[in-house]
Amino acid sequence: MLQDLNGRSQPEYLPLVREGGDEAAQRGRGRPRDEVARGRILTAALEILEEAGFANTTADAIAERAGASKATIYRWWPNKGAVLIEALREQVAQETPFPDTGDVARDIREQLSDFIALLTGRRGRIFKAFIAAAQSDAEFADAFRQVWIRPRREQAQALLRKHIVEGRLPADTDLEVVMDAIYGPIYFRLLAGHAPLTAEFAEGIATMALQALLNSGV
Amino acid sequence: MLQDLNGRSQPEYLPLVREGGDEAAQRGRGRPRDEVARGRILTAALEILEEAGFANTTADAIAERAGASKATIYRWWPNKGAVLIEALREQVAQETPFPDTGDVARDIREQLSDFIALLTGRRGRIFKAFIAAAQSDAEFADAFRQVWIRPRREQAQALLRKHIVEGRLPADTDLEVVMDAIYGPIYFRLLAGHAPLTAEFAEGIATMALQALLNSGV
DNA sequence: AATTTTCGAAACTTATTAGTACCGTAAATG
DNA sequence: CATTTACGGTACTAATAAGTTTCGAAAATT
Repeated sequence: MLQDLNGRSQPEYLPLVREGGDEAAQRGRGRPRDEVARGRILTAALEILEEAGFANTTADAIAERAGASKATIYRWWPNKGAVLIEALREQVAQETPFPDTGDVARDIREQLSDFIALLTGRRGRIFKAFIAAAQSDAEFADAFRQVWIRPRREQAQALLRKHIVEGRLPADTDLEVVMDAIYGPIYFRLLAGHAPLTAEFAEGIATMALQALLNSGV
Repeated sequence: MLQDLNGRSQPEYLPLVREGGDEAAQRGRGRPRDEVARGRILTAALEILEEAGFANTTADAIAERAGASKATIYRWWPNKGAVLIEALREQVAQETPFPDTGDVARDIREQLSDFIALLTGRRGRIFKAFIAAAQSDAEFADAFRQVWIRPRREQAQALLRKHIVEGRLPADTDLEVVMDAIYGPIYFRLLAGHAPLTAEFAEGIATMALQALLNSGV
């Protein structure tokens, strides 16, 4: 089984949310942090990652594009990786949730075609870069799973679980396997690049999964 | 399969094998290349890649473990990547081909459980490292596809095509999609690491694929 | 024996980049 | 206005690693 569920999602270096309305007292006396610059840094990091890949996403390049100082970056993040992880988190937070159509086939088809649309857009390179980096950096691997993979899977599983409860899918459906069966092939083409990520491909994978799901118990 | 039964996949800059028994004329005058050292270098490269990942597979580390000189490496390979690609090629050439059981279900189940056994062994890290490197290096991406992905897929497809011809699978089966449907989920778990690569997982994916394949046209 | 080519070892050059330190200035508080 | 903290810019340090060169010795040919 999985060794997830151990919580621990927040990196320690992020300021924890503090209660109370007295922001001034929290900020202390001096010049406050430039939140606009923070946004520019995160945006620049992700843009460079998209355009030039992980190896070329240097601290200098981020600073230059953001119109910020490298010192500002290291003032707020402990290292370069932390910038990219936080940038990914903000990017993921803007993703729209899955539609709930009430129909198993439509749910799965829409999930996969939406996902392919996401990956073939500019942001596909972000996921490629993160998965690549995760292979040699455990911190990236954890972050990618916690920030992207796990929430996405839980959301998708929740939808399918509803179909199980309401009797449209067999009770013994193994949702973990189903998740990998429908998303794994798409990630595989993204990463190996041996064949294109087309709508037809998404449709083929969805059809196979649906045939397996709907014909199994009966 | 690879085209390495005769010329043993020599890089172009090496003198091609010429016919005739006159080996002396081929070699020229000086000390001949140390083929044993060549083997040690390739083995060392792959071992370090397995143990320490791509980032730590440095030219110095390879030379040290091989008991060779870095100058010898660069005497025969244009760069570090070429060493790793040739090492992968030799490794792949030693893989045993798929068994042909004559039964669709057994064929697919054995392919997947063999593949998981391969990936969970020492060599799983090799594939992880290559796919990761491929994301930022087009040369690696091409090499990985040509040396590993493509031959493997063609071999697996050939087996399934036989089942189509002999009527055990529908004639309109899209083998490209099927390949990704059964191998994609395994690569996905290997690379994302969100769940373990177990025999049960292979069995679940195989079962789903078989239900889709065998229940489709009918 | 003379010549040619390779070998291992090690020093070396060159390039890149993460992260730090310092500057004068800007924006906040008290 | 004095103090505090953050800012952009830039120079700097330190570490790493790819690839080259040099050297004396080894293994081959002629």
